[in-house]
Amino acid sequence: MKEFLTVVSETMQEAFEKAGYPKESGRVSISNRPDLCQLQCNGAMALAKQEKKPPFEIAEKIAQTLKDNGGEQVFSMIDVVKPGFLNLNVSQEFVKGYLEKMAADEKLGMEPPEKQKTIIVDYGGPNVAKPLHVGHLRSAVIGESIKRIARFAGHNVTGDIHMGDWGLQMGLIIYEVMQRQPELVYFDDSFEGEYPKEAPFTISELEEIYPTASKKANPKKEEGESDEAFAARKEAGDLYKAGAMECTKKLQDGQRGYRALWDHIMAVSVADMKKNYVNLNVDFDLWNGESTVHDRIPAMVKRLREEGYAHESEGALVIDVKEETDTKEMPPCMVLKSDGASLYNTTDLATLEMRKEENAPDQVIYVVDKRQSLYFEQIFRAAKKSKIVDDNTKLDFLGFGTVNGKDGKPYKTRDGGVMRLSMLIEQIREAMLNKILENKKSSGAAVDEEQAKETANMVALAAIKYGDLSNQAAKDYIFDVDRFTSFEGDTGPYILYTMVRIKSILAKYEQIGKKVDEATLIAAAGEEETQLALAMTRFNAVARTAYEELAPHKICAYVYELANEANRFYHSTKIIDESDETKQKGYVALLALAERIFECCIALLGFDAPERM
RNA sequence: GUGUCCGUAGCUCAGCUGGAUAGAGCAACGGCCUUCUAAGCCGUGGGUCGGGGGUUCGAAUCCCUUCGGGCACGCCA
Repeated sequence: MKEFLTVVSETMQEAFEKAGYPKESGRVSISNRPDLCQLQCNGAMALAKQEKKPPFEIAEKIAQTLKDNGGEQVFSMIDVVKPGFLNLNVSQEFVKGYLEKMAADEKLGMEPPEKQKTIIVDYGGPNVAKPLHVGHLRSAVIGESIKRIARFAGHNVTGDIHMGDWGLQMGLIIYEVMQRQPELVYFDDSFEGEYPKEAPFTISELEEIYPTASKKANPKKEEGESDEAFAARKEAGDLYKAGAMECTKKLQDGQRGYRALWDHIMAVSVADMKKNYVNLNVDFDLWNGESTVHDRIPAMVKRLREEGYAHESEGALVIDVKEETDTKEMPPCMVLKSDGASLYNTTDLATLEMRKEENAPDQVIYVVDKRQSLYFEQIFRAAKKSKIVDDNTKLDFLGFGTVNGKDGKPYKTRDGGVMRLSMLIEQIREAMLNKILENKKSSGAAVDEEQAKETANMVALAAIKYGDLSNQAAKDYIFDVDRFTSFEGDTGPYILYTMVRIKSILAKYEQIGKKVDEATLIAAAGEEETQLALAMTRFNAVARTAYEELAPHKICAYVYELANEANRFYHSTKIIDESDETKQKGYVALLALAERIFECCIALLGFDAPERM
């Protein structure tokens, strides 16, 4: 279904053409002076120079042509103002007609794509055995929303968490476990039986093992530590690291016991991750990682060498990605380290190769920290140059900014530690629950603890996700717990509150024995309904823009505006007490459709609304 | 040094394919609950859009320059 502004613009463009002007100039846009008009067209002013006529004259001619050609069926006001603005209002009948078509469409007017694309969203996922922290919030939340938006736009989308599960970190863990429990069968080379099903560690132990190992391998000089003492620790660290690297190598070479231990690490870690992601209402179609492509690396590297894409440089294997037009330094993309080991680049390239074979994606979107932008530019260029992906495969880097605390520095716990994702979620949930219980108490309603908790979790999720998504992804943003838990103004809870109010009105309407029927819209007469109705017509255009620009924050901005209009509307208009049946039906139909749009928007953002709050 | 992003109200942010009087939220102040949930609604105050040039009938928006800040720049991911 054509977008509202497109339909309106077509009417205007026809008038431009009939009046003898280029139709491209007849584009109609939302008015930025809502006190004067709903829509505007500035085409006449742009034409003034080439036509060598005063813009006002051009505008008047167009306005007349428009009126002569039945434009008044679409526009209830066609005004020519000062320099040459065409100020417009749309007729209520026309708006009503558009909304009726929206209501009849399952996808609320969202146009299907010309060609369905296969898209992969790569979340540049978390490292296993490390607790998820705030940094992982953005990738998950933004990626989930992008995935949903692209699916809604009609595309075939696969989300891949893409864990860091293969490098030195795994060797470090194995080595540390070996230090602690050398008696475990995993380290007995002569063992040929079946390995235990139970992991020799819990998730919380695992989360402690890795940082401990990492610290041992890379000691930092402590305050007051003598040079000699530090040197000794450093020496021990180098030895430790060598041990860990050997473990890494053995693991990658497929040593049975190490692989079994690795399986345990993965199982324990993934189970914990899943728990966190379920709490965030985020899921992945693929739980691939760096290990997934390990086996295809040799063949890929061989090809890159043989076909001359890669060459030795300073001992390492690299692909040159510098281009003539570059004004900046562009280091080559390293494929193998000088010791012959693979690295992140290697697995990323191999993953693209695998995806080409398995999914043949038209587009791959990487939702990762924006600091990796140069890195991904190298990867993209290397992949195209070496034909790992086709020229027409779109590779997108959707970099996001840092989550900061109130001080503008990366978000930390009060004592300066890393803020765990689970802690952060818990914080908001608790604040939320308190607020709900408070409200219930003051209204004297009965409190169902379980229900309250469930509602609290839903609202908390909306608060977190909306708080994140309403900022442009690429910007750093400040995660202010006080602000996020106060839930006033432009927040997720405000959106949910609006929806709950609407649901409540619709429920009341049915309680008095009437039926909600979306199709019985009436041409809106009142100011508030018109504003709401107009906002509703913009839905499909917003969804399209959000998809094209990979910009969930545009959905937020829209749904916030819609919530404002909805609040204004039901605040000024009594619906259940309305005695005029036709009017009442129309109001209810408008709200029912609005509710569907709300539901759709928050689904695109990745959260749900409760029935009550 | 090279590149890149950013600088808009006291604070947090929209607006940036050029349009009329630069918008929200928070904070401040003033109204509105016997009536569909006050997590709300209505209103007031608050800005030389970092500075300076330029292009244009018209610039927060485009170009140049300058100041200030973040980030990244071959064997980490």
